[in-house]
Amino acid sequence: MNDTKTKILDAAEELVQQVGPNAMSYQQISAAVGVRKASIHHHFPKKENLVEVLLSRCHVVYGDRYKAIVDGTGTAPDKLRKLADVFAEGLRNEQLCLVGTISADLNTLQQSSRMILKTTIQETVGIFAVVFNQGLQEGSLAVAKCTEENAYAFFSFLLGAQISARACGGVQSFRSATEVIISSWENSRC
Amino acid sequence: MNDTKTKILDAAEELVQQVGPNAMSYQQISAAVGVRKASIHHHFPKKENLVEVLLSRCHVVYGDRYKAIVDGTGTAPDKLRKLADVFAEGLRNEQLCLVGTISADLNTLQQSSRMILKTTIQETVGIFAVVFNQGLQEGSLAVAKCTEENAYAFFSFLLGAQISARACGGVQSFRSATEVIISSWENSRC
DNA sequence: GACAGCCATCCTACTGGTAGGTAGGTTGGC
DNA sequence: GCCAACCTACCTACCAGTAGGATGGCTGTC
Repeated sequence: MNDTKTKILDAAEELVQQVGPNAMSYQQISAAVGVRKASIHHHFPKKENLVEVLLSRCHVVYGDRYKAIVDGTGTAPDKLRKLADVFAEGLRNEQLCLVGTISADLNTLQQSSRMILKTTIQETVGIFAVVFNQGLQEGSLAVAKCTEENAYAFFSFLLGAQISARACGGVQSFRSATEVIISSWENSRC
Repeated sequence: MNDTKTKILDAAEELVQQVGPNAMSYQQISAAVGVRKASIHHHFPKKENLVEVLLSRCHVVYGDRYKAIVDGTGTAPDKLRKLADVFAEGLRNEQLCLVGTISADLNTLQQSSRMILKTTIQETVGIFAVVFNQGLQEGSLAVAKCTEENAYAFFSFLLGAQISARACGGVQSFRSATEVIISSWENSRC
């Protein structure tokens, strides 16, 4: 992968996380990277291309991060907290998860981008579900048997908590809300 | 309140719920309402004015709806389900809660708009918290004593679930995720 | 090794379209 | 007579995207 191409993607990713895909412009990327706007069009002819590549990259990078947590050591509740930490991290720079910002602008997206987004969410939920399976097996989580639904609910919560925390309450509120959700699943309290 | 002014607000609200405040334009409102763009500027000189009035109206209207549910009859879990129904309703037309879409575009907002948004979230969470208090008193909810944190977590979840459901899964996924969260708080399962 | 051709990269300069916003005029009810 | 409501016509700024030229490294050929 070309160096400039990567720089463009990095700058675009940061912008999208800050202001969303619609408010992000090639002009801003141009200023951030230090190449002309036309050069960005050379690498990503249409903005939709850029957003799609961004989504795909995010799909791989964060998929691996989540998998590393899921396949690592620790109890299921520990792993849920580690997954939440990934979202708390971005929040420190007032940035949202790529999937979150792009989903918020869903109705302005191309059909192809929506499909990639959908797949990304489905696979992320699939990875998260492994933790709930572990929680059921080791008895650390008191959740319903359909672990996919729990994983989907947890992922949805993380998206929303990031958005509301940025608008009101910050990282502290995000953490306490996360603790509320995870502890309600923990078996110890029963 | 003037008739045209209300029509403008209604059209703007629908557009914001569909595509967010940034992608919503005076041109689109003009087409929807049937008045010229300049006339919209007559009622709302700057776009930020419009967004702020929209937020304030949403604050009042939905505040009343939430209060009606909270002050009504039923157990705490019932009321949480009714609150979730309000969010499920908008989702049927691929529309998000105003607070959700506007929060997603937070970094492109004026400081004054952010303050209104923050207040709206805080007061909404305050209303939601009453349900958790009820749940503690009647013993129907097994939650930590800080009901504000639970209410904040629940509100955050609803925002996120609406966004992810629109992108992936639809109303059905929204409902099952909501059930996962509420039932994890219900005391009956312990 | 020298040279010719090629293509990716990046540039300047531009287009058409749309955004938010303004100036100033007309109308009609109080 | 006045003012709110609404209009036409316009402005500047910015957007995504394009045309076409310069550069420079890589490759095949002699």
